[in-house]
Amino acid sequence: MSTTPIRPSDGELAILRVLWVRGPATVRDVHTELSKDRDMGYTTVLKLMQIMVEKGLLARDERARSHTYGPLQSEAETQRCLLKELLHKAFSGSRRELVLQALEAEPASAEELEDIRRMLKAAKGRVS
Amino acid sequence: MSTTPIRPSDGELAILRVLWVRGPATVRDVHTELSKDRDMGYTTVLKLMQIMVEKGLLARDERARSHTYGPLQSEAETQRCLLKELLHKAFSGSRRELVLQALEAEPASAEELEDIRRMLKAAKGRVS
DNA sequence: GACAACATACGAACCGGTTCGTAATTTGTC
DNA sequence: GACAAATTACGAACCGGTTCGTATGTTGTC
Repeated sequence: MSTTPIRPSDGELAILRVLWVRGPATVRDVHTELSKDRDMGYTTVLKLMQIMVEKGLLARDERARSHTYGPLQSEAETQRCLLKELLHKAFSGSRRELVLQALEAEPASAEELEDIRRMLKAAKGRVS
Repeated sequence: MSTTPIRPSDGELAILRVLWVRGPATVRDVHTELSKDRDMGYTTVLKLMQIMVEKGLLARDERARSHTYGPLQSEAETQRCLLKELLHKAFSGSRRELVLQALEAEPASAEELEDIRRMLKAAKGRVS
């Protein structure tokens, strides 16, 4: 991707999460999905998604009567963007501290730690 | 700590970071420190710190004419709080994914990975 | 074509966070 | 005591994000 990723707000992130799973979807689809958790009006979701198009977070296909919207940023890309922000705002850029606190935020199971360890090993092989 | 940690806003976090390093300090101290980066008025910092007292983020010592303020939450505690929030909002609770993207957000050096690996090993010994 | 159902568009209100101006108060100095 | 400097207190404006009501347009059915 050529442009730097856009940091979505909380509401926007909730919508993106639906679209990352479902792929392009209509406002109704997204609203139905989000209604399972929160309790929000249909036009609220609509408005939010319209704004997201303006911001360049979503692409809109207007060919059908019910427009379909698709994400313009990948999940991983967005996650890295948010993580990077938190890394600098709250951890003075220390990834070590961030990972440490991530593990201690909630008690980690042995499997989880093993899983992460394996992943770390793989990352090591990839170092420049 | 008995109460659940309070999630600070961005501005509040900037102030907390100063206090975590310096320990209890006056508004002037904090303002001077923050002015190195951002450009903000003295009363802006004052107001923010007053609100933080109301919220329970800071304790105020009014004995001296210049009140001194101290943090009521530890840095680690606050970091975990923010991390936990991001973990659920953007990673569906998967710490594995979070750590993975943390490593890929910016290229990691071999030392950094080794450092984290060591830390992970220590965490493993601590598992319940 | 009339009607119901559903879609988009958009303005308005609201909210938490941020910023700052100004007033009131205290302190130190001459 | 009078003045200048520093401090606290506080209201007001503003901003991005969120929520929703309402208007308007489209579609399908009888």
